[in-house]
Amino acid sequence: MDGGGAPGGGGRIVMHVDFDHFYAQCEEIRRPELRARPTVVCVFSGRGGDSGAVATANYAAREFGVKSGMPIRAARARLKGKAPDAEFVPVDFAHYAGVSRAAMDAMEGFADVFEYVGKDEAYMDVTRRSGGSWGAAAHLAQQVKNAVRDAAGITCSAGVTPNKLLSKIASDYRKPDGLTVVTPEKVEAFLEPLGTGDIPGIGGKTAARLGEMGIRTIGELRAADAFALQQRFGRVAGARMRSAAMGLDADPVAEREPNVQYSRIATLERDSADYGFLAGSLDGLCAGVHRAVAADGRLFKSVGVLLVQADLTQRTKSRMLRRPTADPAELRRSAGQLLREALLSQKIPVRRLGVRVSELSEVGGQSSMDSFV
DNA sequence: GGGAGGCGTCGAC
DNA sequence: TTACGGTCGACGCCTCCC
Repeated sequence: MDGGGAPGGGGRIVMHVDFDHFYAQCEEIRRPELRARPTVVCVFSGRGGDSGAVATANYAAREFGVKSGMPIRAARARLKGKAPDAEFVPVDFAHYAGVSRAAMDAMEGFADVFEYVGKDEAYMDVTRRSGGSWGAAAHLAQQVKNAVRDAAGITCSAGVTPNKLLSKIASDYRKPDGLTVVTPEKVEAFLEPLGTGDIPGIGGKTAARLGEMGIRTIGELRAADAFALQQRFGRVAGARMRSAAMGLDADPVAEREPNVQYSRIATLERDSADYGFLAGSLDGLCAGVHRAVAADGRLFKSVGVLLVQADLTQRTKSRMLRRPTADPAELRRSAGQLLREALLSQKIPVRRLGVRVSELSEVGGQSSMDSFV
């Protein structure tokens, strides 16, 4: 082991870079006049009107309480009467992917090891580049921020700390356009006053459950009874929560394995529990999943369907196939069968339908998709 | 009783 | 007041098998 579990134990220096309200910034680049106006980037569901959810919002909109994940109608209600110049723009994932690529390309050269996490974030091990010096690492972080701005025109926030967990918390600490360095001896003081929700992996629901136990800050979490945490959250999650509160994380920065699953989900034109109606959407979803898997030259062995019910609760049904495959007909057949089975016990109409494949493997000896098409 | 693998659910971004 | 996307990863529980 590298001993990186202890803050500073292995002498690692890890940087996390996070693009500020990424989708909204991309829209601001295309239309600079949006910068000064509350701008809400929306995923419209296709049911017409304002049905859908907010993907992200710029800082002008956030000041009015608009947040990722909230219904578009709720966002409109927050802005109504207060921000007549607010803009609601539909997401354009293809465009954001291009901006992301430019920014990531600019960053990669600054790292010993580069770990792509998603369109708007990455980890970089910079231990060697910085010669183990925190001052040099801070300077490097500033260079990375400049490079991203020059290449893609966007601002980002960076955290420089002894491990991935702390870097992620640190990059979120000061936003937008922030740079937070936490040296090993400052870790405890840095974490102490933060809320438990500042720990990656602890979202609203888990933070609320911790709150019921009287635990609100990371300092309180560190002091909490380990047994009680494991009772409440399970053995693994409980233990991990507590070690996170101590700032421990041995997970190395490593190039990412390709995705472990592919899925497509869509909102139906209307709620329904009728197989004939749902099957109409299923083919398109299967085709979408298959395109993505085939483009990466991979095989899948598990197929699943996801049903989001009218009350927004979810049901899933999945199954292992006999052998890995890339056959679109087999995907359609399996998904159709799973959907039929699920509907046998369906009590609530379905609002959204999804298809997912996992248990992926590489196609032996070839990475091209030519053999599938 | 314990490990491995499969299924279903939760929840983060 | 309510309202409600798309995608991915992780973990708990169950079952099967030894």
